[in-house]
Amino acid sequence: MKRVEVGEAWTGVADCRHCVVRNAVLFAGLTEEDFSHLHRPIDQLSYSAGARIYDAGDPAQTLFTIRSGLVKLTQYLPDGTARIVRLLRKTDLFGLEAMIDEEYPHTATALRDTEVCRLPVDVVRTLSHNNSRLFNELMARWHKAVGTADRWITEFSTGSARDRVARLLLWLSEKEEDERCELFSREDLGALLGLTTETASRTMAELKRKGFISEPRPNQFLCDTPNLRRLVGL
Amino acid sequence: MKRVEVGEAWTGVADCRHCVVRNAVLFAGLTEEDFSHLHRPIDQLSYSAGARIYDAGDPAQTLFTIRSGLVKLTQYLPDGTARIVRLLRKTDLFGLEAMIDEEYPHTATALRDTEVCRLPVDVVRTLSHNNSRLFNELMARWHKAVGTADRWITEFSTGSARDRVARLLLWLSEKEEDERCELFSREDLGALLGLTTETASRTMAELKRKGFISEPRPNQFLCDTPNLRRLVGL
DNA sequence: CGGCGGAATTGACAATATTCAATGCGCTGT
DNA sequence: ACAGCGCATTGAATATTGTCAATTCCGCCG
Repeated sequence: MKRVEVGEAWTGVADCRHCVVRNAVLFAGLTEEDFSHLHRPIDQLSYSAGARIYDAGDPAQTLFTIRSGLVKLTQYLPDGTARIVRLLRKTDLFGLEAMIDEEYPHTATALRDTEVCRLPVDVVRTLSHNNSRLFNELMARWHKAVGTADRWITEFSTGSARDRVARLLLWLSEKEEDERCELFSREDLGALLGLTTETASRTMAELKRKGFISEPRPNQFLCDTPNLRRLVGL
Repeated sequence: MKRVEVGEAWTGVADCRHCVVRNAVLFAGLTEEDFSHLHRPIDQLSYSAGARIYDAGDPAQTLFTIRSGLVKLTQYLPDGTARIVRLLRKTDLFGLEAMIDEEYPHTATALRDTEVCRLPVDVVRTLSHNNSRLFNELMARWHKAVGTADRWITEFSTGSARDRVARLLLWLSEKEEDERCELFSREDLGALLGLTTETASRTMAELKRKGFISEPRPNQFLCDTPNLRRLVGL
């Protein structure tokens, strides 16, 4: 059996009050009193790398907050082409569409081992009606989603393969303290940038050859950010 | 003087209660009473084709509802490349970012003569706190913005030039009753699809030659939607 | 009516990306 | 240790797109 154990596991009931990422997540603004109105518990789940969290078209009943890990949202074209439209990490919220739609528009997949909190949509809806901080927080999350999607269009879907890869590397290292960034498969890299796997691979190889990036350990890259920046025109 | 008069003009105070597009716009759910709390009047403005409505970086103090016309939102890369990230028309809301940010992230430009209502952000904010229908409507608008941006990524930024143009034509005719669709400059077409002006032009010519579209009058196209659909794989 | 200016189109060539096939590399299970 | 598998890499040929420079088309103005 060469198949890695891939899947979903319930890992407990979240204790939001003492959550380690509490002040960075959706429920940051909630008071003791708000929590007391939560009859339904918030579940914590964990997904192993590669596991699907939900599929496009699944009934949308929960929002997810990421406690740790990395998640991709993929959208499919009628002809079967897949495009990764978002990448989410610690403290990010996804599945917001559940607030409005009956179905998820994307497929959500864990790219690494990932822990999430599952927030039932009716809980969020109810709370947001009485709590203006949560309301504002929600709005801010929508805003962030739009802003990220727009960057995806301008930065990751425009210009040459080299430009796109460079911008992605900069974006990834922007979110890390050092200039390290951990990458994923070349296939995902391609699906994210609208390129073929081969072009993604070749472009990475080229950047490595030219010294823009180095790979101290497999799939972990060190970026020469100043030069990368210059490469994409500041 | 060969320069066409291009610009902005104040055309009156909106009478939201009797607005012709009332039931389709942001304020659809407001009651008589809500309106009575509007001390500040809602202005109506009109922009001639080509006029800029706001620039990226401008202080964001109002949201806009389109009464008629067509507006593009453009985002710029540091190297100067421009990419059109959204196309908005009657009843669409834009400038939503004003709810959160200090500055507009895009440049908004009228592609045709366009009439808008200008909604001061503090009015919307205040109203939305007491009015849950407006609150829901706002959320729905964010949702729509995200959904559209995602389509932009998967449909207009993925695949060959021919596929992208075909998908755009289908998208445009989807919103018209018949299969007619009015197009804009080839330069804008390129900026929208992430292609050069020349490729945009050539691709249009090719589709015309092959009978997927015809051009009864300049820049007005009739689409053979069934065949276009087949072209992009349903 | 003729000329001017901006946009669209077209051509020729160069640059880039895709395709398909082959090979290499590392991990896992036996 | 080694076979087998999945993924990354590379090569070679092809297709697509970008670039740059004409040229044409069309509306507008004198």
